[in-house]
Amino acid sequence: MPEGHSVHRLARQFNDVFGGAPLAVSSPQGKFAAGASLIDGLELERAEAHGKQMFLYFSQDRVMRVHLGLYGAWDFGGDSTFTGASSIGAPRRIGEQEVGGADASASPAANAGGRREYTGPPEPQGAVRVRLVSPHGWADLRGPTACEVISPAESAAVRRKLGPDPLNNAPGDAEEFSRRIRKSSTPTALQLMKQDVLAGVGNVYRAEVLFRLGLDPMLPGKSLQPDEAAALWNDIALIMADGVRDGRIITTELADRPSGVGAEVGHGQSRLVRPGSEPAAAVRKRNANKDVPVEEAHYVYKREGLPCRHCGTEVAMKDLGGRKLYWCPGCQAG
DNA sequence: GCCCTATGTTAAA
DNA sequence: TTAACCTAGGGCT
Repeated sequence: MPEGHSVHRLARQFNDVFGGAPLAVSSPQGKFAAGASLIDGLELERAEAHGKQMFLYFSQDRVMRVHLGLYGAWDFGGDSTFTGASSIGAPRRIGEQEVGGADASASPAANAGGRREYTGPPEPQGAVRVRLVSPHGWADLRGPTACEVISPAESAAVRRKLGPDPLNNAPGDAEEFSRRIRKSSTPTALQLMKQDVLAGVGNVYRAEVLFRLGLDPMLPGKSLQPDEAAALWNDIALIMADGVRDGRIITTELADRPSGVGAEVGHGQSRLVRPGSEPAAAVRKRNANKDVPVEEAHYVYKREGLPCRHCGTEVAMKDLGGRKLYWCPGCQAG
C-alpha cells in the first residue's frame, strides 16, 4: 500500500502531466461510470495530496477524491512530453519500487517491439476503474478503496477530519500532532496509524520510525514527552520526504547497509534525536537512495526472526489492531 | 487452478 | 472484534 509518500508523488505527477488540461474521463470497468460522467471533459485545475488521499480539483466545482487503499494503483503513459513514473501505487512484492521512471515517455504497448509514435492509450488491461485521457497521455486507476466525485465543501470536510500531514508540514502542524498523540493512552504504534492523529503514515513508516527513535511501540501516547513527540514528527517528515524523492521507502542509514549503496537517510544516527539537534548539512547532502538493495531498506518491517541491525536481537512481530507490528525487543524495550 | 499475502479503511456484530 | 471490500502476484498443487 501506498503510504502518504506515494500519494504525494501522484499529486505531483498529476499536476505535471495533466494540470490545466481538459481530460476525457471514463470507467472501462463500469463501477465509476456515474462519477466519470460528472467530470468528463472538465479541466483539471490542480491535484493535492493530504495523507493517503488525493484530491483532483476540476473546473465547475467538481472534486474527484481517490483513496488507493491496500490495492489501488495508477498506471501512466503518453507521448514524449509525458514524463515521470509509469506506475504508482500498491506494491506487489516487498520493497517493490515504481515501474518506469525516466524512460516512461510512452505507453508500454506503444513501446513494445521498438520505438514508435504514441498512438493513444492501450486497450484497458484488467479492471480499470477510471481512465483519464489528455491530448498527451493517459492514466488508469484500478482497485481503489474510494473514488468519488464530490463538492469543494465536501472535500474540505474530509480534509478537516484528517490530522496534519508531515509532507505538507504547515506552520503549527508539529505542535498539533504532539497535542493529538499525547491526548490518549492508546499505544504509540496504534496512534501513528490513526489518520486523524497523523495523516499519511502506514504500517511500514510507523514500524521504522519507532525503531529509528528507539521507542517502545506499546508506550501510551500520553506518556510521550513533548520532545519525543517532536522527534517523531521530525523523523517522519524526514523519511517520508525521502520516500517522495525516491519513490520507495528506504529508512536505513548508510552506516547500516553492508552494501554501502546510497546515501544517508538523514541525521546519520538512529537513536532519539532531540529537536533542533539534527545537523542541517547532513540533511542537505541527502542523495537518491533508490538503488539500495531491498533487503537493506528497512530496520524491522518484515524482518521478524532476523537479527536487529544494531543489537543482533531477533526482530519480533505481533498482531496489533489487525495489522502486523514489527519491532526490536532489544532496542525498543519498554 | 487455489490459496495466501499486501505500505488500508469501513461497517456490522 | 470481525468481516468485507478492492486487485494482482507469487507460491503452491
